[in-house]
Formats: sequence, structure tokens, C-alpha cells
Amino acid sequence: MSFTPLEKNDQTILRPSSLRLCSGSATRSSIFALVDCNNFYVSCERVFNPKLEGRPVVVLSNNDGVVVARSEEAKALGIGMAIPFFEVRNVIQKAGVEVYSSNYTLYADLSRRVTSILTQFTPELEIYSIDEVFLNLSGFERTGLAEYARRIVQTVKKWTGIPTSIGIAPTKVLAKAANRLAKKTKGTGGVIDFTSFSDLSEPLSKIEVGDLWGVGPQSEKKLKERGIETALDLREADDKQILKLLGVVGQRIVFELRGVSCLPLGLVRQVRKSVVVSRSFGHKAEKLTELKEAVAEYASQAAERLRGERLCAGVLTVFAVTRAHGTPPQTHSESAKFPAPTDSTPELIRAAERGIEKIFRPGWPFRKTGVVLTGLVPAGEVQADLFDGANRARTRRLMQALDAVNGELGPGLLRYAATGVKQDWRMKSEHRSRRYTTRWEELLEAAAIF
DNA sequence: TCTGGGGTCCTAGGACCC
DNA sequence: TCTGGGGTCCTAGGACCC
Repeated sequence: MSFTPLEKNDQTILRPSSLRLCSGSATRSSIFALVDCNNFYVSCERVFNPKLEGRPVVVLSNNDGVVVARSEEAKALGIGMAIPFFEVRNVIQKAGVEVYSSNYTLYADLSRRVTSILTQFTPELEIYSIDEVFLNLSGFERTGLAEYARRIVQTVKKWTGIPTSIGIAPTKVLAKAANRLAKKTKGTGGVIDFTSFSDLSEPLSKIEVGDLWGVGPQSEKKLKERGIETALDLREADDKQILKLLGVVGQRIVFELRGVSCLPLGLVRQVRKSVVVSRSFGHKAEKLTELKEAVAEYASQAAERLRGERLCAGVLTVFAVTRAHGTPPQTHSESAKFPAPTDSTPELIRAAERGIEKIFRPGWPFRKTGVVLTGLVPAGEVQADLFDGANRARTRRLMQALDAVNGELGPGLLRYAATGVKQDWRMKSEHRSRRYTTRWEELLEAAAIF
């Protein structure tokens, strides 16, 4: 191949930060296959409730807010992705759409089963999300890549009940595109192999630039203003123009469209870099007490997540979003660094409360708050700070007891008083299915009524 | 009177993804 | 009622150092 984007003397394209543009040029090339579970959450519900087959089904996000998965029948009714539930309530009632709350434990379990089947087809794979896995199919060319992929689809379906689609290509961006096409095109057996095409111009000309992986609404707008409408247009675009317009991220996408791999397979699981707990308020909040209860609640949830993964946080950031009528939302934030990384609920709550006190102004219409933990380190590697004065061993035992009780009897049974009792600021969730696993929380809510 | 150059680290904000 | 929640990476700009 004559195309060599990595030439370090090519000053017209590369700036110092772009030297990382493409990596692994010396390593053996991969053939990427993206395995994507079709309508994953809906498919999971159907595995356990075959009556849902052929019927319109939607799954809602955690706190009831929006639609996060739709069956084909539901899509056909015009129910959009990430659309607020109340907006489609009428359609849902009229058409008799089945509505489910998210059951992440179930989905994660099925995801693990799918992945473990995939490991039998290739040793090199990257778990990209709960419903997507990249495989390296390099070495299976003689079997016939498409044929091999169809066997994967059939096996996963047979052993788990989950339908999948597979796109095959020399780069991740192209594999994503092939996958989209495979999902939309009938008679492919759920598989499209771009490596068998002599020329990709035709399929790429049918893909809108905004549908490409990595091209979001902002980039799409910029590109279309300059006449770049399709994936083909982007592939043929001028390098310097794209670099200026979209930075190295955009440049990478262009290279990948040309078949030059810039995004290698991530074989090792990345360590977590942050923990976020945030929620929108049911109604706008204007009282400091509400905000303090909310951030205390989020800080203690974040602390539990931290301890569950044996991590400590060095920095806590609390943020709040305000939005006056008809104006764009504004985010305000305050960060605090701990003397030593911590996983202690009371310490995190105190930091969150101090942060929100600094942010708070009377009369501001607060819509959402959240707590972000960063500077994460493994709990075992925390350096003791001789001067911070806290009795760490005692706190640790207390946190262990707290987690043990909540683990046994349901999350939220033992809570810090700072998180409030009635929690009126909570989002409304009238359509939530029963919390089978957290009965105590329901009892507490019921008790708070009196 | 006028005021180097280069490097690192950190942070806030933007953009994107599922 | 009027766009969720949890993540990652990149970049620009400021602080600081030699």
C-alpha cells in the first residue's frame, strides 16, 4: 500500500499530538468483526418471556425517564431512541406496547454468556459495551469470513436466544458501518463482509456522515455545511481541512474509512477512571436543604460503588445544572482534593455538602445535580497520610458493616441521615415496575407517607 | 524601555458513545 | 411535565519550573 499517513516528516498533516494518530503500524494487521446484539435489552426480555416475540416492546431507563431500547415493531410505531417516556405514552397505550423497566443484572448476565461464546471463536476480542464486542478474525480467511461469522450468529442465537449482527472490515469504523448495513439489509444472515468488496464507494455513498461512528451532531453540522454529506464524501475529503475542522479524532475516522487502521483492538480491560452518580430532579429545586440531601445521597451511592470495586477517590467534584425558562442549561461545579484517597461515605458526603454550599445561590432554578469521583487508585495502594487525623481502621470496619447489611437486606436500608428521609426532590417514577430486590426501600417510602 | 523559550502538569469544557 | 445517566478522550489555557 502506498498510503503512509504515519511518515513523521509529513509536516503538512501531523502535529506533535498527531503522532499517536495511528498506532501499531508495525504489528500484524487485524480483521475487525463487530458483533452487535440486536435491540439487546428487548431481546433479553424476550428470552425470558417468549410471548413478547413479534410484539412491540420498549425498555425504559433506570429512573423511568426515557426509552432506551425498542423492538422493531416499536420502532415502526415511530417511537424514538432516548425519547422521554411521557412523550410517547399515548402511542404506547393505543398500540398496546409492552413496557419494561431496565433489569441491568439480567442484561449483564446475558452479556457475559454471549461474550463467553464468542471467546470460543477467537482468542482476540474487545468487550466494547454491554451489547457490542469487537473480534479479530485474522487467520480465519480460509474458512471464509462471512461463513464463519454466520456460524457465530447462529451459535449465539441457539445457545442464548439473543439475535446478533456482524460487520467485518479492515478497520473498526468500517466494521461499525458494515454492521449497520447488515442490520438493515435482508437476506444477509446478519453478516456483511467489507473485506470481500473490491470497492466500498457504493455502500459508503449510502451512509450519511452523521451515522458514522465518532461523528456526532456537532461534527455532522460542520461537515454538511461544507458539502460533506456521506461517508464516501468524508473518505475523499481533504486531510488538512478535516484536521482543522474536527482535530485528530476526525482525521482518524477519515483514515479508517480509507482502510488504514488507527483504532487498535483493546485487548486489556481499561481500569476505571471515574465514578459518576447524578440525577435530574422531579421538579426544579430551589432549597439548599434539598440539594444537600441529594448530593449526600449520590455521594453515598458513589462511595458504595467505589468500595465494591476496591477503589479510593482522590478528588470529589459536585456539579449542579440550572436552567431558567427558555434559556440553555448552565453547569456549575466545585472540586475538592482529599488529603489521602478515600472510600469513606461520611468523608465523601462532607465534601459533597461543602461543594454544593459553595455553588448554591438563592433563587436559582436547579434541575440536576451530581457527584463525580476521580483520581481513583486501588484501595490497597493508598498511602496513609499521618496528618489527616481520621481513624481509618474504624471507618473501614463501619463501611464494611454498612455494605454487608445493605447487601443482605437491600440497598438503602442503612443510610446516612444527611440523605434525608422523604427525599421529595427525587424524580417521579410512577411507571416503575416493582422493586422486587429492594423491598425495604419500598417500605421506607411507604412509611414516609405517614 | 521592554520583557525568552520550552517543557510538564492540571483543569475545565467540549464532543462523542452506549 | 418538555432531552437520561454513566462513561471516555481530546484540547486549550493557565500555573509553574528551568
